[in-house]
Amino acid sequence: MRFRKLHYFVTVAEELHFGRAAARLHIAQPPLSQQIKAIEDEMGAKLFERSSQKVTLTPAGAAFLPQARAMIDNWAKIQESVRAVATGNAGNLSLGFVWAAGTPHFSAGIASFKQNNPDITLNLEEMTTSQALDALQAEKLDIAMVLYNPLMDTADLEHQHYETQQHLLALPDRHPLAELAVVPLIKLHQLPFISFARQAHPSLYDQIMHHLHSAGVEPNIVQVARLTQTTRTLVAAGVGIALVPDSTQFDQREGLTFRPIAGKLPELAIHFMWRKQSLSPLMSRLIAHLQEHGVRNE
Amino acid sequence: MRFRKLHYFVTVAEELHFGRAAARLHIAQPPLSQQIKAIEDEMGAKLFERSSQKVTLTPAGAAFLPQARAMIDNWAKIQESVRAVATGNAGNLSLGFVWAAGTPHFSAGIASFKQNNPDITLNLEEMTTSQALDALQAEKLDIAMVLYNPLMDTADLEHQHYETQQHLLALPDRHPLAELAVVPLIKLHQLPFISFARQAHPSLYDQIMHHLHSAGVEPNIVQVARLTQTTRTLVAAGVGIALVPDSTQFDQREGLTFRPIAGKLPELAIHFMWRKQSLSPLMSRLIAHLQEHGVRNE
DNA sequence: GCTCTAAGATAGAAAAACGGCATCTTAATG
DNA sequence: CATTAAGATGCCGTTTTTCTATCTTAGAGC
Repeated sequence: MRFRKLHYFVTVAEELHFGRAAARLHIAQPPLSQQIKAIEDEMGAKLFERSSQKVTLTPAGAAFLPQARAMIDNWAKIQESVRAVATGNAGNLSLGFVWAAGTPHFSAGIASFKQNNPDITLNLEEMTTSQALDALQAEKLDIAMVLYNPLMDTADLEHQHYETQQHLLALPDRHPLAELAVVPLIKLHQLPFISFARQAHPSLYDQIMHHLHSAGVEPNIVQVARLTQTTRTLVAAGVGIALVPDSTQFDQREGLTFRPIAGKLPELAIHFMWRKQSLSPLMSRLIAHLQEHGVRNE
Repeated sequence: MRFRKLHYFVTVAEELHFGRAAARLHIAQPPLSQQIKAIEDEMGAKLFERSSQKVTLTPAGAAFLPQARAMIDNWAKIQESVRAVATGNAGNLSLGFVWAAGTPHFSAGIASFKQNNPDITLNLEEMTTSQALDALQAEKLDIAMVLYNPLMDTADLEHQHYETQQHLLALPDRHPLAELAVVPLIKLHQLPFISFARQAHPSLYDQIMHHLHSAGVEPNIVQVARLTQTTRTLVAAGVGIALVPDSTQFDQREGLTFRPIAGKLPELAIHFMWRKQSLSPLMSRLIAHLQEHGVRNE
């Protein structure tokens, strides 16, 4: 059964006249008669009563008509929705991002993307770099926004730069170092540090440690915090100081002060990452949108 | 687009392997590849990613799959339901019947028909003979059960006998005639009568009057009642006496007595009637059922 | 690096489905 | 009884579908 045949049936049912129906369908009358007969054979039911006078629907035909119409409409809707997914105008997209990416301009970019693309469902999830890369491999995620460095294992993955952040020093308000406008790296020696777990962003962790050691700084890690929120709380409480991405300063908090650092520390390069071959139009659209509307106005 | 192609697509999506899918579909692999390509062209979207290693669904294909399945299922259901209507196993049937047909055995026949044919919706309506014939012509009714006589205008209609009833005399309990086991017709002369309106069953009315006149009885019609229920109430109240179909006696009522009549009165022939050419399997089935299960056990 | 293998794509021919034209059949009309 | 209207039928060419045979590509193994 072809959809075209359903259309033939519906048209004959509407006209109740084979000649006129054939004209509307731009075919000749004989093939139309034949196709209707073929439909009747396939359905196993006579759909029309014909006489040389008039054509009428049988009860079976009357029962079929609304269903045939629904079928045709439904098919049109299906085609439309599949095309929408193919062109990236509709669909689902899972995005995992590290905390540092969660800046106000990022949120604004996501919000305007949702507004411009109401038929796209975004699943956003904050996670660590390693969690995000695992989720990508497991196809739980379409795009990851992670802390990138060239040494990471990126077989089968592609990436694109989003933004680069610097490290800031997070201090309790009354910390002595807060009196300096810029804090030299060496001043951090032996001070109590609050750090993220190495396993969360291993290569970043190692890089930071490498830079600190190079500058002669031996941090005294007093607490490991899994969530950045925890880090902020602990710093504000005076438990220690911490190196944080500069996006952190956008979230104001009582008792917290941020200071730039003089000295060499790794940059925080936030990249989009995705599986090779998996870059759909929808993903390209989101990435392009964030590049355009989701970066800091400098 | 053919339904078969949808099946092709679904099978490839299930197997994610053209060769196995082709085997399941009992076709060779090349035509399957071609048909899938044709579907992709028609949808305007790539549905599969193919490599010599593995086949995967694109997002568009994944969006299409459940809809294609639903389409196929729906089509099967439609075919089934249309066939059911064609064979008379499902559908709607409007039946109009005169009051006299509404006997206990008729009700029992309808009830058992409904039980045996749960997918058939019966629309039952009590009406007069002339209303029923008009409704038949106007195609508001499929079958009418009316008081038939050979003189009525039955062009374009066919009919079949259902049952024949006799007239009974309906009397108030304490009426003098109630003392007779059988009432001779002549005793009705000049007595106060309650009658139905002539327009309701014109030919029956005329026949009754003809018979009464022939027997020398001149009825004194004191009231015309449109509903038989009204007739019963008026007779019970002592307003007059009435000639009623013998089915009436099945409805017991305080204060009402029925007596057979000795003398010639027209028989009440209840016939099925329907438009020529409109006798569907469903209608035949109902008529046959009522003939078998809906007649008086004598 | 070369061969083998698995799996999808392509080419060309045969079969089936579809559509067009001419003609037939039927029934109502005057 | 001829005419007309409308659906059915027969036959033929075109398009679509399917088949067989072959090609192409990318891993796997030596």
